[in-house]
Amino acid sequence: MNADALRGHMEALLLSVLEREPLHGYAIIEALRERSGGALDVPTGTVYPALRRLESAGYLAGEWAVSGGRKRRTYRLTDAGRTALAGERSAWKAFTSAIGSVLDPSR
Amino acid sequence: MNADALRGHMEALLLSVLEREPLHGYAIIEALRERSGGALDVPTGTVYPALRRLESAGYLAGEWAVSGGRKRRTYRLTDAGRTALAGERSAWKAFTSAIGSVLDPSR
DNA sequence: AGTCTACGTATAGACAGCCTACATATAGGA
DNA sequence: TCCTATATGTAGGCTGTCTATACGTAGACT
Repeated sequence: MNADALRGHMEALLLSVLEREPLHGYAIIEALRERSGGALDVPTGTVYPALRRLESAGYLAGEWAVSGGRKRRTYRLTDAGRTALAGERSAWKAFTSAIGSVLDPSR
Repeated sequence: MNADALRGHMEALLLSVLEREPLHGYAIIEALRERSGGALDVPTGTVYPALRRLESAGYLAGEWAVSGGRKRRTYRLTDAGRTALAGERSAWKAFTSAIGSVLDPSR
């Protein structure tokens, strides 16, 4: 997976993976890897800053917890985050449609 | 169309639009706009450097021509460019599949 | 003649997000 | 003790896209 290709889609991925249930950063990385069948292996240096950005934007709410002696920062989707996710999904459709219409070899 | 989203896909777009016939930069921009139904309106500051990159990589061959008193640099796809385009197409499929599998709300 | 728009190529510098590499720390098994 | 998995985070680099600008021709309109 080309690194540049992810640009601008990371936020949609994070919001989407948090739609079902709140997760902490490490679990989010695993969820992305599992859901994509191993194609998405996102480094921590990408995820943690992105989560902070989304929190600052009001799309996520983070909270510290302790589980088995380890500190975790668990993020949940806010209402604004849900709205943003819907927007990201339609943007994704428009994006793939636009690129696809050019890349399609049949035309 | 978010600018960051284009990152890493520009080269595929350029190669694809040149698959049928050689075109010059200005015509490429128009072709992208038309093929995408207006969704892709790429500025010259993006296209011209990208064309030079692809030429340097050996995927395009550029040639100066004069038409109606105007200088044009026409680019055609090389054999290596065709191979690269095929690779870009399969990369695009893998990319949309990976992102789609995460973004799909049904899972 | 002067102005405007479309055509056509190109560069400089700003911007931003993803990356690598590193730092820190606990738990548990070999 | 050492290694791996778990867990969060930052600093700095990289690079491709963008905005803004520059240059120039052709043709239409006033």
